[in-house]
Amino acid sequence: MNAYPKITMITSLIGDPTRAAMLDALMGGHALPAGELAYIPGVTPQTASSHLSKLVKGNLIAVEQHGRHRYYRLASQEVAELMELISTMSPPVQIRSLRQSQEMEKVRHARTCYDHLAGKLGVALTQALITKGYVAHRSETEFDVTEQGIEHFRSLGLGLDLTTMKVNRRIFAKRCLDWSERIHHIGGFLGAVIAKHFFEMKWIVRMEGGSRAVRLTEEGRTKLQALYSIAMEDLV
Amino acid sequence: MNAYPKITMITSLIGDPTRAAMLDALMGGHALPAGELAYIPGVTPQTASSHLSKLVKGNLIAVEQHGRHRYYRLASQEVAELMELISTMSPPVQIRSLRQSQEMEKVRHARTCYDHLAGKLGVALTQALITKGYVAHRSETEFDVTEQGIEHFRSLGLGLDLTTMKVNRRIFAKRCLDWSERIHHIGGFLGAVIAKHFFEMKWIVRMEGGSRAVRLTEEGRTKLQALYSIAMEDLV
DNA sequence: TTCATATTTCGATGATAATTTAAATATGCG
DNA sequence: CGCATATTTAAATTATCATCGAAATATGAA
Repeated sequence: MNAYPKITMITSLIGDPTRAAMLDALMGGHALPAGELAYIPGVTPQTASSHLSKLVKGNLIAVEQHGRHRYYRLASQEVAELMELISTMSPPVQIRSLRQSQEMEKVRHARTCYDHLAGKLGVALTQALITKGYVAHRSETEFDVTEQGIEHFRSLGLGLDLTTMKVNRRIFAKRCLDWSERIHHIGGFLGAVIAKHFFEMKWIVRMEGGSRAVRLTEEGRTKLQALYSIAMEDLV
Repeated sequence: MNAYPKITMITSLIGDPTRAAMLDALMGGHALPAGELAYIPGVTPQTASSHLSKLVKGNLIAVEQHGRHRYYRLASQEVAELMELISTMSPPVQIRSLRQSQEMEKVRHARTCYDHLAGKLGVALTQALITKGYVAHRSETEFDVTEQGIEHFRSLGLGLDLTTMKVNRRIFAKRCLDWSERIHHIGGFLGAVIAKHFFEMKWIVRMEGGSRAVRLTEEGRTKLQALYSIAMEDLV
């Protein structure tokens, strides 16, 4: 039914460094106000506003107004997946300053990928869940949750609808390729629920500065060791 | 190990209309000389040369010199997949001329997608293979080839290594989402082998003008009807 | 060697789009 | 209401980059 797609619509939008930085910030999963989205790439609010309206028009992000603030978020999971895919194909940027290097280190160590955990933490957690027999590789692009896994997640109190899970014996647990580690980690619905739980339990907290980086708390460290035998050495 | 990826490298390259048209032409799977890649988007050889060198530097395409010609092709399967994915997310372009409309119609009717068949022909063929019981849905992203299917492809003389296929009972038959039909069709290794066979048998031929469109021959029509009960009405 | 073709390099031009300054709108607070 | 904050709109400036003409290089053919 459709005519030829105009792919430059999307790519030229992501192709601008300022807009790319904005989208990247929104990959953290949080909706951010226009002001913050101006500060992050280091442009004036006017410039940011211009970019944001273009991104909205191009259906890459969506707005929600709360009082005098306008909160922007990624328009869909699809957009996040596209960004992550492009990241895995993109060349690494060369590090110029110590400050930049430290920021990169944080992001690679642990971050959110739209709505689930990524970086070394995300990968280590995925590996641990496999080792413990809670999840297993299903296919090129999906994970399976095992019987033990269902029991385990129930005991954690994740609030998953276990009956639905049982019906088709399968959870939407997408394998998400990590650009920094080049290893798959758990994304999809399960990934989102796990990340949400980690935040609620205060095992991880977001780092200041509006980046995607997250920090493991003391409590989180203890729990990860106890539940999944993940030591801090695994995350270095 | 990697630092933060510079995603604007790729997206800004694809973001230019001229370069996008070049990449799209190369999605046909054929390597094309610089001259042709200037003619298709309608720019001078000088302009084309400038774009081509950028695309090479960005690892999106690769060159091969034959005499005084330089043949350009997509750098990898990955690039083709990225292009196709972006296409499914992109808005349709509005048709302005009859000429343009006819070209779009051809492309939607039958085309190559890097190395396999797409468009209505690709989708109809896939449906037929499923109906006949030769292939089956395996997962969200893959097809399975059945026992009958293995037998069928052998009888066609596709030159597939059947022993390897039997070992894991599974062929790398990727489900490729079609931007024009929004339905999956067979890609991956199997898709490439099928398309190659169709070309060799002269059931399909490439259309002139360097686009991705292909045309079904009289012979092809007869064969498709006989083998898969595909009538021309299915392709309208 | 000489000529024609394919392609690239260089330098200049021009168009597009990001950015900025200035001003407007809209919301919340006292 | 009056003022501060958050954000957008409009107009002007500037920077980037695609494009093209001119010239160079490289290969093949005569």
